[in-house]
Amino acid sequence: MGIGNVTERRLAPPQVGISVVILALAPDRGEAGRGRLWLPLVRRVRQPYLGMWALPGGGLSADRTLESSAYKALESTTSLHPRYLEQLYTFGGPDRSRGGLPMVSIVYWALVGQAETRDLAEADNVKWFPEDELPELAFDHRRIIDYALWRLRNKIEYPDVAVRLVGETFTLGQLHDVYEAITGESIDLANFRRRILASGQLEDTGAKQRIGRHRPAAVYRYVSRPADPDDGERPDLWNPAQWARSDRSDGTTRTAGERAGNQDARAHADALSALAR
Amino acid sequence: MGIGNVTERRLAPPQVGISVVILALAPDRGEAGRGRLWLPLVRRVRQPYLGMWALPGGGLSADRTLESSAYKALESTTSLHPRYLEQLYTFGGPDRSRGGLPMVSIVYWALVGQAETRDLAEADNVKWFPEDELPELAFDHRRIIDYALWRLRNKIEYPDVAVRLVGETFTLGQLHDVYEAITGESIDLANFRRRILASGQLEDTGAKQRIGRHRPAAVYRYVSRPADPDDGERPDLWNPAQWARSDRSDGTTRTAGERAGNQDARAHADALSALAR
DNA sequence: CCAAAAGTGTTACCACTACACCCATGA
DNA sequence: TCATGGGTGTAGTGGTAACACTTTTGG
Repeated sequence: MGIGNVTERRLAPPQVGISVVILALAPDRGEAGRGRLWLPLVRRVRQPYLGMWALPGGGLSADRTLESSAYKALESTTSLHPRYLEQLYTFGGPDRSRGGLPMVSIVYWALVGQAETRDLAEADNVKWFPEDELPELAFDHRRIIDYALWRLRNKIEYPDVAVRLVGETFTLGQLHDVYEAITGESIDLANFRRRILASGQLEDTGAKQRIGRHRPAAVYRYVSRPADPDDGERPDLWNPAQWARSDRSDGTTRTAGERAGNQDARAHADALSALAR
Repeated sequence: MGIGNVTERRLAPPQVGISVVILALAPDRGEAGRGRLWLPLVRRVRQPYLGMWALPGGGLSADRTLESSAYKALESTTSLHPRYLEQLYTFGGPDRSRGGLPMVSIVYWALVGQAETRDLAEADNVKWFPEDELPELAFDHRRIIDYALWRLRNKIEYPDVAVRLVGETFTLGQLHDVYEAITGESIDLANFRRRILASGQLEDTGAKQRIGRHRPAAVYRYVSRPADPDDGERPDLWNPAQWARSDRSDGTTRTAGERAGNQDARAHADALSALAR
């Protein structure tokens, strides 16, 4: 691709790997503690950083997409099958290079539901850690995790993200707990319920679930496609036709928040300005 | 790029490059045509795709950050100095690999103001193209550009992005035109004015500028830091301390838009689901 | 005075917050 | 019956869209 446009270049090829930050909620919901976020780490069996904990990862292969490379790396190191996997950022730079070789990590982040959590066979070299009690980490993986958590907290506004952290089905109370766990704020349950239902992304399964000894709650399921015929396809990174100018066919109006900007956008912009003169 | 034979393919490191999508407004504002977006391309001087147009790009070096590699690649191919540079996405996958080698492109996108536009010495092998009249492009650069444009249109809600496309100083009318050019929608000027001023990101320079033969307009400047002492530092990708949970110290409440999610988040999520089962 | 862009005021609407309230259930 | 979480109603608030309106300039 862009390589070869520049005549002067004759550099040693960089080392490239894929790493994944997997996030999940603590398995239990209940009295004990509000759910914390946990993530699995693997112990390094090679130099450098031998014996230290690191993000699961792997290499690229020519016949896979980056996503499926990430997926496979995850599977082969932890047996987990995330339902949400998104490219987070690509890290590089002088502080990462070893022996004059640029070291590049393409980092994905993944969310797994509580049910899938069991898939992870904890072993000597794979272990869950709570987000706020991480061991010392290899490379700059600590920084990467912090960034992933920050992204999660700034992205939690989108219903689909939170939904991946609970199971396939869930009550609004459970989902509410997830939101509170992630944002760290307390959220009015009544308003939360209305908002989330109004988004049209949830579907009542008809089932009821009794959590404690109280009134049973309705069980919902996430539906990505609300029964809303007139809003166009959402863009798909692999389907360029969908990136065409859309004109908001869903008829919604833009609100202040959309315009004011989320931290996400700012972080990158500011990061640049701090650096590129 | 027929590097590597079949046997070494498995172990051969992937080829990694950096490419940049640079966006700018057409130099003229006036009656003629509403500003369109233009971008510079460079003509390839090597196989493959020899003679075709491609995104400016270059390689990585071990002693630079990815951003500064992008910045430098841009400078050396086009002499442009963008004031906005942000990592867009990293592309890879089987459709990109050549000769069994994974080919990865870390793509940045950049915005340059109309003033800086002159820095680009148009030559045989560097040329501006309007966004909607692109030539046939090398590799999958067309797709990348489409993605960058889509990102731009979905990020234009943030005042800082639009501001990079006009000059250092500008009238509200000019800024308004930029918004309309990018979104393709017509925006009520009166409301636009109020919103943008209310954001606190603009500062009246005191100067007046007469565009046509009409009433002169106030000239504004973008200020990233509103005189607003109690809202914390914005996160900086290179300063992990700032990723800490922030609790919205600026006292604003979240609005529907922030919660409902922008297309940005959806695109990635949907892309994944379309792929990773 | 006219045309055209700059800039202001006014109203109606709608999403959201806060909080009071009712419902269903097991003990 | 009580306690507890599930679930609903409703008044008030604040941001914004729509659009009418005033101001300033050159011709």
